[in-house]
Amino acid sequence: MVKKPADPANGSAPAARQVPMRDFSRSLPMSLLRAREAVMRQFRPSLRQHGLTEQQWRILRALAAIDAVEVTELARTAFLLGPSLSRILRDLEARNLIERKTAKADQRRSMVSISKEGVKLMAAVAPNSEAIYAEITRRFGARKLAELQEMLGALEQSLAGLGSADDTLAEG
Amino acid sequence: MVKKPADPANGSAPAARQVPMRDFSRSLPMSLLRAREAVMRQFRPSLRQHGLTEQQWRILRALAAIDAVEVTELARTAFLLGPSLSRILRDLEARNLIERKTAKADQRRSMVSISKEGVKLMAAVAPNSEAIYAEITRRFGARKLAELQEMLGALEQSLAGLGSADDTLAEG
DNA sequence: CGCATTCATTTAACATGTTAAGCATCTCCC
DNA sequence: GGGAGATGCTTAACATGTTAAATGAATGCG
Repeated sequence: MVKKPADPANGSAPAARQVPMRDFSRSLPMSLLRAREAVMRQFRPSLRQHGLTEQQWRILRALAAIDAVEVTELARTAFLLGPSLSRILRDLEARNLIERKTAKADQRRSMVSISKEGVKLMAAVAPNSEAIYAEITRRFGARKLAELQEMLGALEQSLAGLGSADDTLAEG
Repeated sequence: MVKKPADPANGSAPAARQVPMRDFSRSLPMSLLRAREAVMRQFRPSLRQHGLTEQQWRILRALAAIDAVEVTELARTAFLLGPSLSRILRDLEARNLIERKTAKADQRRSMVSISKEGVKLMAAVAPNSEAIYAEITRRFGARKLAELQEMLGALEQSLAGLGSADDTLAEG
């Protein structure tokens, strides 16, 4: 893994190393990104076989646990931004995997629920998905997995309410 | 924050809970996603002030540590897929933040390096970025942070070479 | 040498992330 | 009860993720 010195034939190599920073590849965001990718890489092929993306699967899973939710709460649950969710719901509805009806009390609100077809699709995907998750758990260790999730939750807590309010130092 | 029970005025709520699965919000992918988002939320405003996205910043950081790299190796370092990197390099080059020249020995290869302007921009952003990272470290704890990164690395290792080769069980 | 194969990079096409606007609808308060 | 502002959702616009295909250049082999 040792980088060999640059080929001198290059002539005038542009300057570098002029801005000292932590080793890039070991930053927390990168670690989290790589770890998540390593995990998702396991699931994507199975989902793809059923014509589902990761986000569409998240939505179906969130819907499977309840009768109906408003779009905004679904966004929170599935951890998607409004615009993304809006597009995906449009597509899922076109595929008859979900149903929508405007709430009676408040015409602005739209109640989303999973359809029978959606349930069937979930039933087809879930076993595979659970098996993959089980294999991951087996490889990494159930105890370590629980520990990791605890630390991730603690990290979230540590940062809760840091940059959420209007950044008071970025306005001037 | 306690959710109130669904309004019974809804009438015939579509069936749910028909596909038993783990609690969705506690899955490993979701934990990783939320944790990473909590971290990146801290950095994005600062980067945005300098007209940089998270990925563009990753590329500049990767380039700052070396004289020049091939596109493919840069993709590995910055953890970006080829097509994404290709687009971003085009834009960064148009903004004169990077430079490119085709390698002499192999006309297919393109050597990418950071420009003087790129270095200047990095010098402007880096202090802020480091300060944010320091604050995150302070809040979460340096020791816990190191532990977390170790676990994330171990997770990656656990899954290395699982779904990377052509999935032998998805072909048939 | 000629040509099929491989390789590095880019382009294309579609899905999502992200921020800002738009559009209804609802709430509140005068 | 009417208009200002808040709220729920969608659309728009641009950047990236993701897979497949295209392009151009190097390589291997007959």
